[in-house]
Amino acid sequence: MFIYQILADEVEEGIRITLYKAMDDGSTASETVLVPYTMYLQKKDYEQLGITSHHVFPDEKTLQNRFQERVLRLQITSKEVYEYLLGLAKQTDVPLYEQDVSPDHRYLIDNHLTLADAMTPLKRLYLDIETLPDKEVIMVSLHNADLSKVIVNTDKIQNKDTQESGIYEVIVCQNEEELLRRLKEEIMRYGPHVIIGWNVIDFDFMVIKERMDKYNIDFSFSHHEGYCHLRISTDFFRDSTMMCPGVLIVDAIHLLKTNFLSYEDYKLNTVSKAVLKDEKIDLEEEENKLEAIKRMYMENTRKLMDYNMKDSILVQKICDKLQLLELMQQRSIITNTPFMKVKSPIATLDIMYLTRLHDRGMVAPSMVALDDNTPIEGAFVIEPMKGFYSDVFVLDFKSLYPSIIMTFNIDPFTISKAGPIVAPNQASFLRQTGILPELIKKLYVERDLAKEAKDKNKSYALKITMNSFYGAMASPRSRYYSKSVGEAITSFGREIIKKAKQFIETKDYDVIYGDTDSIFVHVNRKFESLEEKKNFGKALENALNAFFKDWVKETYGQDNHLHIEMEKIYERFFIATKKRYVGYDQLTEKLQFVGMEAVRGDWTELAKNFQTEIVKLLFSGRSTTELKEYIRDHVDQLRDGKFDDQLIYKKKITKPLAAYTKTTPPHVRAAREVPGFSGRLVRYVVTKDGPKHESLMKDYEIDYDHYVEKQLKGVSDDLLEALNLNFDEIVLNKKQQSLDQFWG
DNA sequence: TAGTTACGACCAAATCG
DNA sequence: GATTTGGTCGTAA
Repeated sequence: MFIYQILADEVEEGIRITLYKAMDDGSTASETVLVPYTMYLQKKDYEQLGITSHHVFPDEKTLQNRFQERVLRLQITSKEVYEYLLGLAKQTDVPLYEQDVSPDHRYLIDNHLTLADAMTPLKRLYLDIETLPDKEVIMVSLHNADLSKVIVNTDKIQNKDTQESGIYEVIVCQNEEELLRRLKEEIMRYGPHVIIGWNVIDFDFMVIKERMDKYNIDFSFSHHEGYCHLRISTDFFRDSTMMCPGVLIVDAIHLLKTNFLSYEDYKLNTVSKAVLKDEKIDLEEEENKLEAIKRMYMENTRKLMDYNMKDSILVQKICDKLQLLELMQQRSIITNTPFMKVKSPIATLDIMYLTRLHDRGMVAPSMVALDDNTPIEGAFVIEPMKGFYSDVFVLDFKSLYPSIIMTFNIDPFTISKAGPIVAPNQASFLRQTGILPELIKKLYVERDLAKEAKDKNKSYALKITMNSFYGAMASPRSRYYSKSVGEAITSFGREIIKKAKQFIETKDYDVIYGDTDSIFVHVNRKFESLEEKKNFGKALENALNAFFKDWVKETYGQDNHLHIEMEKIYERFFIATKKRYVGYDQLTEKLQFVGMEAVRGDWTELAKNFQTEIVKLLFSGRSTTELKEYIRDHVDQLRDGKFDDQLIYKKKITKPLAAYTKTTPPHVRAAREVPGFSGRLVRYVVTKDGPKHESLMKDYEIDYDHYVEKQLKGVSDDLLEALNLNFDEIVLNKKQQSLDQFWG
């Protein structure tokens, strides 16, 4: 059993809570209970207010705030009385506790409700629609392990080649209204727990709602009581959401992003190629996709149906391959947070923390808006010793911040004026294990078990969860935000990385770089084999771990949870600046670019390819002559128009076009010249008339000088400089040579 | 109905001399 | 005209 949705509905007598459960036999069960409104306040305040109402029931349970003052829970069976008391508390400045906790979370916490007793599979349905340019719905595919159906509206087509394909069932409708009714019927008959699609809320359901409204069809997809709400975000920053009783509506794109899976872009085609490597995909990039669909619909309906079904199948395959639903479910179970809220670290931390706080007989304060907006000082980045190296060992602290929290018992309730554990920022903490350290320890144990059981998904879910705690605590929107607690964590982080650097330096090796939780150690010594390097790295790792264990024990009297591991052996390595380096890692046998242009989406393919090639040449020990030739040749080819398909800049606009008032960056300029520009990504080229959007570039001449100077030179300068070479000289030299030839 | 800070690169706008 | 400042984006961790 897995509770995948909790809805709360405020009524006069209390709050109606409905739990939607996915059962082991694939069915759905829902359960509705009426619970009273709740309010937490100090006993003395309750007595002073002299509340007398037959709708108010003080709880017997003994609770206290962090100052050991007695706190009561009131259960209130009338909305009117509840609202009156809220007003009264505000008027009289009586502090309420946890007042901002939403009713569904309140119910979870107060009733010790566990969301799951197993990883019960969610019944899913993949959906994709096709429309005409005027948004008329012409086709819908529904797909999952049990069924495959295409519903088609044959209203406008002569060619009615829609017979069964064997792969999917075809449902023929005479018009759009019939199609929409049939769609609803099919969804409700199947009764999925979750409907998934690509951009499914902002596109598919938005169109479906629009069209259903037109025909007065009730926009609802479940047998459960209540309405479906579709909130399309007009706000540039926020995502749209859709809420439906008993059915989760999930956008696969959000699933990817929420689980930190990132791709070049989020077109279905791009992600399919990246995830399903061997999958053949033939979705042509059309100038005008909507017109192309219309043509295909008119001329070859079957082909469009195949295409329509394929999209649903691709989304299914991506979700299956990456186990996205299972990952979310794991995260939901681990954090005991309703599925759709798992993506919010603040929400998950709050639920986990409050549950344990109440177990300890305590309550937390309500959220307050803070006036202090100065940011928490973050991590330390070691100034790099720029240049080329051989044999660089990278050692990383594993889950540094969670391990700091455990080691130094950092917690919003263990911080204390004169605690024995003093952080570098002077915040001090008690030794009695705090809730957060305890929670992380428990998750660590679970993660070890998951690893042992080879449950990668669960292990990853636990990692995401643990790593989210610091972010959640360091946000002023979190109940647990405290600048000194946050800075206790980061100041320990800075201290630890500096200590690690010092330790390595006492062994006479160079720490050439480091960022937050890593150190890059250069060892100027000859190694006979990779084996020898591994042993060496391992020895460094052991020495560091032993050092930190002692340091923690001696300086803080605590058990150590810090742990460093050798992560990489770069046979060849180049560091350009902080956060920008490239190395050939012998452990993965891969060339890894970090932060450099080659891995940035806002550089042209031209520049990225060029940088990659230059690094390969340099790392493979080619001669300077060969390198210079390559560069000159590349410049020539560029000017000859050989790379005209690699000149597109891609940059996102992050706010409405009209909001760029202080400056006009090139991508904004290019986008403004496109009538009715929509979307966020601007694709443009630099022409002799300045930046021009891809769609308008035909009429302009490419500015090759710009590309030589800004892209080719731009991405190779750091590398060449380290070799005492100079891009301009190399390229000019060429001119010199050709002049020599001319005169020769 | 909102996880954090650190950092570098580009380019337009502002400022300096 | 040269140099500095600051807006903007994408990235590392």
